[in-house]
Amino acid sequence: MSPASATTAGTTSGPLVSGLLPVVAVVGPTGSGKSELALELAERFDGEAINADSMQFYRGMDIGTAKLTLAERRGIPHHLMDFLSVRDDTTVADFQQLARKAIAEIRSRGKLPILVGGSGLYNRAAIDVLEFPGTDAATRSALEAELGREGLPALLGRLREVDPVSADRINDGKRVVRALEVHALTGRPFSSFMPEREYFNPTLQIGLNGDRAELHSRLARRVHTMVEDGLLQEVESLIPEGLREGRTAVKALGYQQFLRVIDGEATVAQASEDTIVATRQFARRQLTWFRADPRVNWLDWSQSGLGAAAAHLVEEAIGRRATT
RNA sequence: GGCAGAUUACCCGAGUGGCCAAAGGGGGCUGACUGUAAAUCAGCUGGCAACGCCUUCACUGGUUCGAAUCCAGUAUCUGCCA
Repeated sequence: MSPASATTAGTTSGPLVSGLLPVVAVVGPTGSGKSELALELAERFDGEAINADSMQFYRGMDIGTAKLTLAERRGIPHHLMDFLSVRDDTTVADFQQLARKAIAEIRSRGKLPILVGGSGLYNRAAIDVLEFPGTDAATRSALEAELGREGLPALLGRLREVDPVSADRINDGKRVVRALEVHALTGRPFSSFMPEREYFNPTLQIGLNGDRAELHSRLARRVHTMVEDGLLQEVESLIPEGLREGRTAVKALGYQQFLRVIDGEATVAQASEDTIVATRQFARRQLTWFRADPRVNWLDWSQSGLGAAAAHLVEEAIGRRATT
């Protein structure tokens, strides 16, 4: 995507425009009730949901991603779900365009766009002014090979020469590779693509959180239910679809672990336990991501009148737009 | 009943006289995050008024300048013999 088109896309969630409905984003850790709350808001405000969960993109990954069934969606349109095969991959940059297009379309119908999903970066890509410099498979694989050969310190040293700002921030092999890739491709330091302001848009973000111990028991219960509902069979059925060949879908929680059961490397009980642990760790990372964003309005999932509290926030946001 | 062995922090597990609040891993917590993001990476993890102090290596007592490490007894567990 060129900088110019990024700017254009950015206007969909850019400065306040009178009469334009806000974008609502429901965020929070997995298992906190985002899907249900989004549904409630969609019904109350005549909205449509846009999936911002990177694993619900995949067709056939239903049980393990806790995807709402068609019936459970209660007639509310859900965009950006089930549009990829498990064999395929997508990227934040692609998602950004798709999500902004969906937002624009929903608005053009006079409906309220509601982003729902726990993928932090994907949410930001849809909502904020993020510009993703291009990528090149050959450049990247060459850099990855170098990383394997020479090690992280060596690549970091090279990055420091062309982009000291990034070199100071990064301590992660994958990120060093990306930063060097961007420099190789654009001739500009990766850090120069970072936004001047960290958080750009005043989009309404509603965060769901609650007691940690309760979250843990919810997640355990949820995984057990998934297993009872046939997670193993679902994983098995996706193998002919190319689950093992894909790069992203195979890494999904539950799928990763239950593939080991199919390979005879783990029992169902072990895989369940491993999935629960990994899900807990994922939920913590999600919380870390969303807590860092000062714009998130946090609500406790167990509070009475949760729907009403969220609705109140939405009303305020709509009111703000109307008077601008 | 007899013999042999085990008992270490939330869990597993190293340590067998001082360099031990005790390796390593798991778990947990915190944080980072711009094209794999349910991915990837980093820090912390006995307590505290914290460059020092206090309490820990099943329990009790002992040896020693000094013990998680040696000795004795007790408890629990494991294996072999009855």
